[in-house]
Amino acid sequence: MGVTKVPYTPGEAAGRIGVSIDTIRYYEKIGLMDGVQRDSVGRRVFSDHDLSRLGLLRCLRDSGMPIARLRRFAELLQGGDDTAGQRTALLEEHDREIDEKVAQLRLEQQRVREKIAWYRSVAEH
Amino acid sequence: MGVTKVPYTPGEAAGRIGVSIDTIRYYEKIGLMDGVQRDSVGRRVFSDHDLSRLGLLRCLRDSGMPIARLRRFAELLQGGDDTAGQRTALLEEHDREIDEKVAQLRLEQQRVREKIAWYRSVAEH
DNA sequence: CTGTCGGCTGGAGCGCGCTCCAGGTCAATA
DNA sequence: TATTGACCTGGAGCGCGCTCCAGCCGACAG
Repeated sequence: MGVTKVPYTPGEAAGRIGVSIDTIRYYEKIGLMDGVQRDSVGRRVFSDHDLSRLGLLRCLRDSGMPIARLRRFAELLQGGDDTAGQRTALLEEHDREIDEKVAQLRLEQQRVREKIAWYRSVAEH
Repeated sequence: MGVTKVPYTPGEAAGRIGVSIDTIRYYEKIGLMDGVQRDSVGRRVFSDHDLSRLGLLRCLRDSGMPIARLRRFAELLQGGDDTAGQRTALLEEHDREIDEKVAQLRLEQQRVREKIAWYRSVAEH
């Protein structure tokens, strides 16, 4: 059975999620990561829960959600169980936005491929 | 048979491609749109060729190509027929990058959907 | 003849999302 | 004991891709 290491240092957290410590601090500053514990000398101590929260935020960010929206989502997370519906709604909308972005990229890709094909047809005289 | 209107004012060009005039001027400034003609009092006159060039640049930009790379492409366009191979190669690489971006977005979307499913499963007790 | 409009230039400014820095505290190591 | 290293804070700075601005010009409408 795997041992679950509960607390993580900022460096470990950053390494596991794949962000810089500066980014973590920035996220805390702007209210995306409220409630992270501190040790006796003021250093952050990340729980597994904090890590998965950070990971989800990063995933949303990486898939194009702007910080303002991320803040809204983080607020809902703080807001307890009765915000679950709103959290779901927000994620569903993001899901649709990803679909749209992919569709748009595919259209643009289509055009790029047409241009490639055209260059090829010109090349072969 | 459709009449092809050859010259376009900056405003028309902007409207057709869906960018602002400022963006057009910016693109010219940084070397993406060399060779656009001017009328007797210095106003830009866009040909159909200019328009399609601008449209392609925008398409590349919208699909995530950074300005530096766009500059490289624009250079190749200026470089005449013997750069066709390099242009094709550049577009092919961009095509692959779009594939990668889409794949990445789909992974992130997967995770978002798992989270939605999780919220749902919690909601129904 | 006088607006108003669309365009021109060079250069400043902006919004986003970090990223870096100075100056400090503590713990463990040589 | 001295040094190193990880972390802390507040705040400045940055890279990207535009976007806006002041001040100007020339054409055309009323």
